[in-house]
Amino acid sequence: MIYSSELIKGTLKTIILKLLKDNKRMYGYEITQRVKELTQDRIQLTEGALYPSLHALEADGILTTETEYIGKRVRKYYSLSPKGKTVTKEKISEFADFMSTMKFLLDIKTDIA
Amino acid sequence: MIYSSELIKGTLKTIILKLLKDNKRMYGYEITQRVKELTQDRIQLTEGALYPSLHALEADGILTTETEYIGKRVRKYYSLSPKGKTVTKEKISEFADFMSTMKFLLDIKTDIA
DNA sequence: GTCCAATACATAAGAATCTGATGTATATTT
DNA sequence: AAATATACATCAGATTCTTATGTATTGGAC
Repeated sequence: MIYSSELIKGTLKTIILKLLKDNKRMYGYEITQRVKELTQDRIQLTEGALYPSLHALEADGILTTETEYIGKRVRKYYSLSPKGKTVTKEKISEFADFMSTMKFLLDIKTDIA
Repeated sequence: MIYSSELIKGTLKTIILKLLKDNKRMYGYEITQRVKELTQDRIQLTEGALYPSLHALEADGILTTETEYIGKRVRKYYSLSPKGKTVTKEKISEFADFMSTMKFLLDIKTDIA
């Protein structure tokens, strides 16, 4: 199963931040591959969504970057800033809370008929 | 806690369908109130998001409508069509699967450093 | 008996964010 | 030599949400 795209909307930044929390630094392409691998192809981040998100997080002071060259090919590593570490904790905790609310909402039976 | 709007994106239709699955028929305003109540104000659907979604689901043949008058005030009741019942099961099961993937993704530790 | 809040629908401009395509370039595998 | 993988980036168009606006009825407060 590959999830319909609308489901993934709104979770991209949380996913990025969580990966960076566990891995200190990662580059964009690596993030797409890691997510694909960890979810057994269920979540496939597109570059058109990923790169603008990374740029936005950097512009917000949540991520910092270091550019390196592997041979002649450029690689841009992203890391959490101190602010980013705080934001990450908040985001993950908010998401966990949201999931439990949704779980309740989608399991509930209120039919009295 | 009121969830940041981006989290709710993509879940609106699933929520609507689940409520209609359990309640046979509901009208728009009732849906907003029920969700607010069930989530203790954590999820507050806005009318600007809800009505267009209901219209889209109707246009897709997923919902059927009946208009009734309560006094002089109109009420539009929505119900699942046969197709809608199938779609609802799929959506809920997809969402459940997605939640378990996200749970895994956000709990995982892959830091080897 | 008047006014405010709640009920109940709807639309629309603008914002945000994603898809899918396109572009550039290097490195590796076949 | 060619195809695939790595690695970045941008952009038009689509989708979907927010916020505001609009119309109208009903119920409760004072």
